[in-house]
Amino acid sequence: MHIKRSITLADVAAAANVSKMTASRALRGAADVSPASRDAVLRAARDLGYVGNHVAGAMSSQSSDLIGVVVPSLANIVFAEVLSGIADTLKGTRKQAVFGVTDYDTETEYDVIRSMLSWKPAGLIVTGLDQSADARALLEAADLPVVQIMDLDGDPIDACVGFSQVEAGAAMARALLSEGRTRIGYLGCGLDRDTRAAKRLHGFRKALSEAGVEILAEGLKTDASTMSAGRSMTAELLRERPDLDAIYFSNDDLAAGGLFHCLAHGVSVPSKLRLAGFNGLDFVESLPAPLATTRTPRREIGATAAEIILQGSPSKGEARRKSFVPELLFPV
Amino acid sequence: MHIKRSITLADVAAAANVSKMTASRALRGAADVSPASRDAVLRAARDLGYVGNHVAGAMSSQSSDLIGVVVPSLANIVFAEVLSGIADTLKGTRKQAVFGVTDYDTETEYDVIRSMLSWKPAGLIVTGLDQSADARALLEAADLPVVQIMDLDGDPIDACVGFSQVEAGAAMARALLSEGRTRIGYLGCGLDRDTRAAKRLHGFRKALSEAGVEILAEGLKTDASTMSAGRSMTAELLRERPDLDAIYFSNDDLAAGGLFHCLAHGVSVPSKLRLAGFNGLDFVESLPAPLATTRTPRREIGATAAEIILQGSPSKGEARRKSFVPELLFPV
DNA sequence: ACTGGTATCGATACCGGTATCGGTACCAGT
DNA sequence: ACTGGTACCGATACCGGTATCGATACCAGT
Repeated sequence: MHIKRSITLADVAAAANVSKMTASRALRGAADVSPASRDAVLRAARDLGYVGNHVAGAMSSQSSDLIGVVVPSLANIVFAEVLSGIADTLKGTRKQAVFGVTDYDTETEYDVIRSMLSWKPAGLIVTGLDQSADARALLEAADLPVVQIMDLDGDPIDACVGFSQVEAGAAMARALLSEGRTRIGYLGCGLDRDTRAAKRLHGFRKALSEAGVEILAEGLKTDASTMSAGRSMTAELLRERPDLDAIYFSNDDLAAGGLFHCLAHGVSVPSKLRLAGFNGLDFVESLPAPLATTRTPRREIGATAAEIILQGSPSKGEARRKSFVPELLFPV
Repeated sequence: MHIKRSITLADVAAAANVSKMTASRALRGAADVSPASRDAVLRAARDLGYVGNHVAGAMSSQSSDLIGVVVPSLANIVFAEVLSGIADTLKGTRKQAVFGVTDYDTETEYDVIRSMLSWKPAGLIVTGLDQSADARALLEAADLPVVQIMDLDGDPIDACVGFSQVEAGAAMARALLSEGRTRIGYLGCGLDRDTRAAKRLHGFRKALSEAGVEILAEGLKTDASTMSAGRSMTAELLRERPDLDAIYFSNDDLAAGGLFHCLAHGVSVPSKLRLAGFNGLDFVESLPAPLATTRTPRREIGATAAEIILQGSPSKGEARRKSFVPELLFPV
């Protein structure tokens, strides 16, 4: 028994009685092919079950149609939606997304970026502006479009699509203040690694202190941000400071957990205690009591980043910065 | 100004005073390299900032270390967690995941699979057992490990990791019956495209009818499965049949929406009305009232599928079928 | 007939790695 | 000295496409 050799372009060309070159052009829909040849090639390809070989194509043309996407986590719906937005934009184009997960770890991020670069992708989408110096150098040296997403507070490498995390935190602080809340707590998870959550807290704290208000109590954990974590952290915080009239959480999952604690213990939300999360996940509006939050345009950010990559060659130097303003949701 | 040419293996080899071949071996950690040469190569690579070129490598070795993953959606956390499990297993290996989203559309699925195959991946992970005949033919012809995940009810192409959706539905039916529920409703979204949800309903209905019970009322939508959809569908169903004592939803998101409706309208859960979802998402246990559900081992399935791919060459013929039994969560 | 232009096509030379296989150097055993 | 084995290394031939550029055919205009 002989080894099954897969069908190559040469086979298709032979079957269609044209050269490899003409077959290649026909299959890519390029110009300079007569209708007759094109039909012959397409028919031959179909008959033979030719699937093509992107590897060889990328090799030869010195450019692949892969787009690398680097996200910190997929345990949370937020980045899944970013990917989803990217996939939407890429659908119908020849481009294909490759993803890597960093687990919020800078070294892993470096490795992932390096590995992606060695696929010579058409572009790279990475989360945040705070890569390690090494990773940054890698991206700057690589001659391809790089889009950093989800953040604006910093110095982008190339293009940048996101919103100001600092300002988002500040906006929530101002909303709480203007509602008359002054005994404010904070609960967050993983701020040591999630620099964007840390930036929100920074903005939040700053805006409070401009009004002469301080955070009365806070709880920080390094665990994953889950509803159950939020529930237990809230229980603990309220035991310590039952007089709080608002809690800001590092995201909606924690906040929803907090809400469930309150529902189960008769703490009325929002009249006695205002809970505020972050992200504006879909489920928030279905919760039995209102949660304040900031709706982040995740899908749009993903889609926009992908569009920038599709535009192709980095018109380097020209600032390419798409700034979104997240919507504050503050239901009464 | 000259075009910036990127550093190639030849450059590294020259700098280290060895042949390309030795440099290649050293960088891949292969055998047959003296420590002296290895060091020289590694140093040269570091000094020059060599990043490697997977495209050329894959081309030459006729096999890439990409793993294609085809999922129906990323709008839901379920498949994001599958990806997350895959990424976990792949971490530390050379393999890299590429994903494609089908939007539950069979034709899109075909295109995505085709596009993935042309990257000559080391393996493919696809969701479900119900691909189109064309897609199936493509996968059978391709000589690589294929793992179908999330389902067991059908005829796998190669390997298969999942659980029986039919049985999962039946198990929930039996649990409801043994609790004495007989006035049962069903609410689902997208069953026309999501064949696994349809299989659950099938098993559910079958187990009920074996006990002489029929579904009294049902609501089907083609929308996305969201909490808000679940909330409104539940409202509608209960308006029509206020006497129901249980509702089975096609997933947890819908069920949670249903729960929120009940909380807001004073329907006591679970004493008057039992709500049952599917997936066992993390947030379920934090909800203010108990939701029955079936915990699916999503992360484990992803991880196991990736392991099968890592094992490499398909020992074709030998049935490779990993069967999980999802855990029924039926809190009182 | 000659020139110039357009449409179509193919030969060739790569792209940047790796598989393969044969070579060299060196050592131990007889 | 000779043989056999091991460790290390490199020349060569690809892998399967595409960029490039020149060739050919054919037609219109002069």
